[in-house]
Amino acid sequence: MSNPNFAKQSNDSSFDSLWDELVWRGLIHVSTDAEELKKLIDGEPITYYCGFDPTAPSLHLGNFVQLLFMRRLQLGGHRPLGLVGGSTGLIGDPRPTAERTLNTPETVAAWVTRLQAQVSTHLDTEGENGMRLVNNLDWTSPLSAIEFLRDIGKHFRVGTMLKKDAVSARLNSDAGISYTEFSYQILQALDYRELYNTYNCVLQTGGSDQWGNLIGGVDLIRRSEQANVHAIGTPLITNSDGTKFGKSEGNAIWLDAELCSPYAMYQFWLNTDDADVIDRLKVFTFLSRAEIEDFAKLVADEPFRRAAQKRLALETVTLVHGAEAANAAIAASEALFGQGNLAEVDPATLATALRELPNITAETGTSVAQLLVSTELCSSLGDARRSIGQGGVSLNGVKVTDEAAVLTDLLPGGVAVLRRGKKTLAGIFTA
RNA sequence: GGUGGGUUACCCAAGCGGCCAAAGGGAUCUGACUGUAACUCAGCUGUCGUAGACUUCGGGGGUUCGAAUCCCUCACCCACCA
Repeated sequence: MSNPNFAKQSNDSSFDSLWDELVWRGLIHVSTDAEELKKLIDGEPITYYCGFDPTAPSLHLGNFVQLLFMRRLQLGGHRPLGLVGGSTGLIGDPRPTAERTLNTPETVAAWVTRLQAQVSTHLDTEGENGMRLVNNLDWTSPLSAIEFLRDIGKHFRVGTMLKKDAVSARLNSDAGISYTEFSYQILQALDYRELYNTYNCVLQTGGSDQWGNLIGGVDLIRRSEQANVHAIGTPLITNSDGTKFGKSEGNAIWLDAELCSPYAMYQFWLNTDDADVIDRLKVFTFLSRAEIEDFAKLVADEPFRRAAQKRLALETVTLVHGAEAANAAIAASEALFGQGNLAEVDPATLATALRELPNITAETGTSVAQLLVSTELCSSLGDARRSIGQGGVSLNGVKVTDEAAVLTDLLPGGVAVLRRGKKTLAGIFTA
């Protein structure tokens, strides 16, 4: 079941060098020796890897950057190893703010399976340089504590480990750090060495926040194997207005359709800031340099058309959920945000659109406040009343002004569209 | 092991017996503007609710008419000393 998107993906042939294209796309934030890397990436096929830890049931857009980066290297002829961290997920990569809560082994194992499926979707598993899945649990679980401390631990200096940003940030905070999380960097370094020895893997990629961990592996291999291997850290994607990328209403944009609907993801991309949209096209699509430069002109000349945002949304949703889901998201968006009266939208189209939204079944006579809570547009009745009082709620396109209003009028097809704010919507079906 | 400091709402952070549902800042959310932008400005942000009531300040217990504020105890964090 090969991903139909693969056929349309390619690197931009207007670049003489894949490395140059990666630089142009802004994907190289930090790396080991750039001269050597350029030769390596533009040369004979190499094996490289990137790891994903099972800290949630799905990957999110931050991980997607890595998947696409891996895919570009694969299109360049290189061989990817997709590591899902069955063991590192049990330990937890130290976050700068606070200690992680440990998940049960059963939970982690279940998430490993799900992430493996996602990784397999975005990288071609067939052919000469097909992606191979690996799991660090395979080589770390047989290790005894004594072996770990004698054979691995001796290669690590505590002074060096303490200097890693993730660790020092925690030591300087009130949260402190457990020995468990402190040890994380050793495990990741060990992964790289294992993959180097088994598959001759000579490049690890990851987010720049992982740089300390990436370089830990490079150092270990240099010391214990006397070999020179590489690492690339991609930039953390940031919004120009300073807010965190990849969050919608505080929730992460997940790749799993159950956790984040194709419609929600489409809307997320459609709302990309003008100042960011060109950078996003470079990172998240396979559009060529020429095409992206055309969009840059469109953004400058007629930003109100949002041509770049629309294309970005189409491309990315197609990559993640497929062409059919992307078209449904577009149709739903046009039905719900179109200029016309909602009552004039074709009932079948409207019903389909509402199924893309969070939706519930309710009876007429239910209070609008209760509907807001049931659809999770509001967190409580108080919140719902507040929203209505602020003039932020509309039902079927008509602003609700009475906090005690109830559902009465329905649109053709026996449905209703509930809206909070400008762009948070929910569908209501009647039985 | 000892001593001292700390644990407050989404985050940071005031409060130190009643005037505390709890200052201030950030963030989110809503409104105006607009392009389903950005910027800016304004407002909201425990729950239920007509009033008003109810639950909350790490967990548990106690003192008191009354506790986020005092006491005991448990857990966790930080610092210094051993």
